[in-house]
Amino acid sequence: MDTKKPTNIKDVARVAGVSIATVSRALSSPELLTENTRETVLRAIRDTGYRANRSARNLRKQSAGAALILVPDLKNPFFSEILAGLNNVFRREGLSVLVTDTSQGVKTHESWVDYFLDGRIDGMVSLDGALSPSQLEEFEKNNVMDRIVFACEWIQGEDLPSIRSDNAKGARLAIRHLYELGHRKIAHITGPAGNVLTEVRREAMLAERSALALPMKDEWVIRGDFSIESGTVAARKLVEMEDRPTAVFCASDMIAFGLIFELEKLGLKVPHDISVVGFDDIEMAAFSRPSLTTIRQNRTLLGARAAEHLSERLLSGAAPKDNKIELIDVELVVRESTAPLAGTNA
Amino acid sequence: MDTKKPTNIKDVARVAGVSIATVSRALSSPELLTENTRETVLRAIRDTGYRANRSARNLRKQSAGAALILVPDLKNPFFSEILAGLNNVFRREGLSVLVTDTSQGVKTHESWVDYFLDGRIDGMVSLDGALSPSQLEEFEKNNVMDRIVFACEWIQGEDLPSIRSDNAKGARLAIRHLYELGHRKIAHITGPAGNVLTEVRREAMLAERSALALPMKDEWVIRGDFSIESGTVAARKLVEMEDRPTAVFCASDMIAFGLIFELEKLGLKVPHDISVVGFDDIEMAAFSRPSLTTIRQNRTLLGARAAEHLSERLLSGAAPKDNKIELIDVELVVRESTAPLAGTNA
DNA sequence: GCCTTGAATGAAAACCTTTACATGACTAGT
DNA sequence: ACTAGTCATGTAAAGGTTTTCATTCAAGGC
Repeated sequence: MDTKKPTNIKDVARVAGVSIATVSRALSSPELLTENTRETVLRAIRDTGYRANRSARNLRKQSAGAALILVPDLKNPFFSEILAGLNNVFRREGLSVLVTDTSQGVKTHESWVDYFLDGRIDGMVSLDGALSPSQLEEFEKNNVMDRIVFACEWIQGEDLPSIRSDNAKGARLAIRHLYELGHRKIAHITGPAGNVLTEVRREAMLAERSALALPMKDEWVIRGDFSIESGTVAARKLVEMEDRPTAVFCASDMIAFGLIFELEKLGLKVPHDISVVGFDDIEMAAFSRPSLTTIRQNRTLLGARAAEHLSERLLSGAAPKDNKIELIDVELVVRESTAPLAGTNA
Repeated sequence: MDTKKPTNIKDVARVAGVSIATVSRALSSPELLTENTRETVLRAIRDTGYRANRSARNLRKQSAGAALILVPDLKNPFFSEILAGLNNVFRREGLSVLVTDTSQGVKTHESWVDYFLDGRIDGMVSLDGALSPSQLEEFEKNNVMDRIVFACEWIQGEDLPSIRSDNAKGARLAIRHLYELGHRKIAHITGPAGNVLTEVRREAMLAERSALALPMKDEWVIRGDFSIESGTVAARKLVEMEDRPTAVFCASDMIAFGLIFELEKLGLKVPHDISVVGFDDIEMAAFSRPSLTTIRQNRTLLGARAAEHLSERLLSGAAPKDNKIELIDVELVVRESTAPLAGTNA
């Protein structure tokens, strides 16, 4: 109770009247012991309040019992639900969860590979698809690539395991929904340049527009960055167009909120004058005015699957060559921000 | 590069032509070494790509170089900004950050004290003020109380270090703001029962109302739970009151969003018919329609201060007996959801 | 020129496990 | 009755640091 040293395996062995090896076995492979000794040891463990020291175990077993989650920006609530999914599974698997934020890593020249090299982690889940090439090179050079899984975002061109939403389907669903409401002139507000999600959603949107033989105009694809602010900026661009779209597909719900906010400020009503579709289905989407039609991503599941994938890899040693990429289904959620094209506006 | 064993301190010693003790010193207390040997060793470290093994270090030093953050509900984006603040500071201090979610802990009978006992962490920051008494008892019994800091929430009655927003001031500011706009009949939607924040904000609100000699009615204090849904429920209760308040102070922004959403559905305009003040100032508050007058909590700072407090404790061994409680200032942010009391509505 | 002092370095213990190997006892097959 | 084999347990090495203590060496005081 006091400032005494914590009990270690030797203490337990003494109390139980066995060797330390037997104590260790009682915990790690109880089937090797006689029921009798096992009981004795377990009772001794309970009585002494023994907790096996992780550092010693990790040192001996050359493992860490932990995984690192790389989050592009911890402040951004979008990631918290994925984090929850990851955490649940890792906890179930008995792995500790380390978290860090990559947003300042580039500045501070931090190297995530250190977490592997100094034995703090066994594996890593990156929610960041924009790791610098030098970081990647370090991973490669130190042979840890097979203990990394990407979730949500991923790295274009690299053949790395990745769990992601079916972004292309989401974009198609959005465009098709607007099409079925009668819209033909459909704009798109993208995410930040260089982001994989930005590219995939934009490409799929373009493909679907042309599949439906919809009119295209370059100015109808507006560069954004997933943020509310970029939605407001896009709104101002939209209203100034002489050939104004009647509907907008936004690459994130946040963009959609900013867009609607600013459009209404500028005198345009959503969905009466213009329909808006978001992407993500964050909680607020159901409670904004108007509530937001959007593409739902199952972020908890996404996190959970990524964690399961990594756990599997870590336990089975080798990497399963198949199913490197797993798509999580998305769905269209129709709410108030989209409406049939008004005859007057055609 | 291949599947070779990683270089350890012995390898470096051999390359540098010194003892392993010297290598260790080159990293931990370089001032003890001759400039000459120090250079030699550091070069050898660079050449071999040596990274000191954390498990071994932790085992020897009987520390973990890590802190655990206990989050009540990882899904809730409210906490992500605090997490960001915590992470920044801990990273600067060279501590790894573990995260876990307490929402299922009670069910699974997990015991957070294990993280201390098996040497995974040196300290802990709890964002959860509702730890079960049995958990607390375990902390107490195992003498780890002096390595725990509470952030945001805390435990009423226990004398534990805690960094928190000035919730009372926030409530006072909200009430006074409404008062100055001419409102007299002010309702309050609380957080969940048993939550410390709920109690403090409610008490301060009651005190301020009576200090201003405002009329009070029991039904004007509506039980909520910080969620959007509870705001919508409260809205329905509000509209049915025969003596209806002209303003509402909500214990969270989420409640306020739900409230406004449902009020407008029921035909009441905010702020024309009823003024609404939130609490938190989450990002959406500035971009909702109407934008939300609210109490801003500096969550990043709150997290940062909590991390600094804990780091200090861990380094200096002893706990500073003073400044156990640190209040983070809050401020009123006036936006569109509050307006002077209309004469017609008085 | 000897003794003291101090600084730089090395040797070895300690931190606590896990596990390969050794040992001993008991069973069963011949 | 002896051997082979199995099973439960013990012994000891290994894992990679940090740090105490001992040693060596040089310089400075007398």
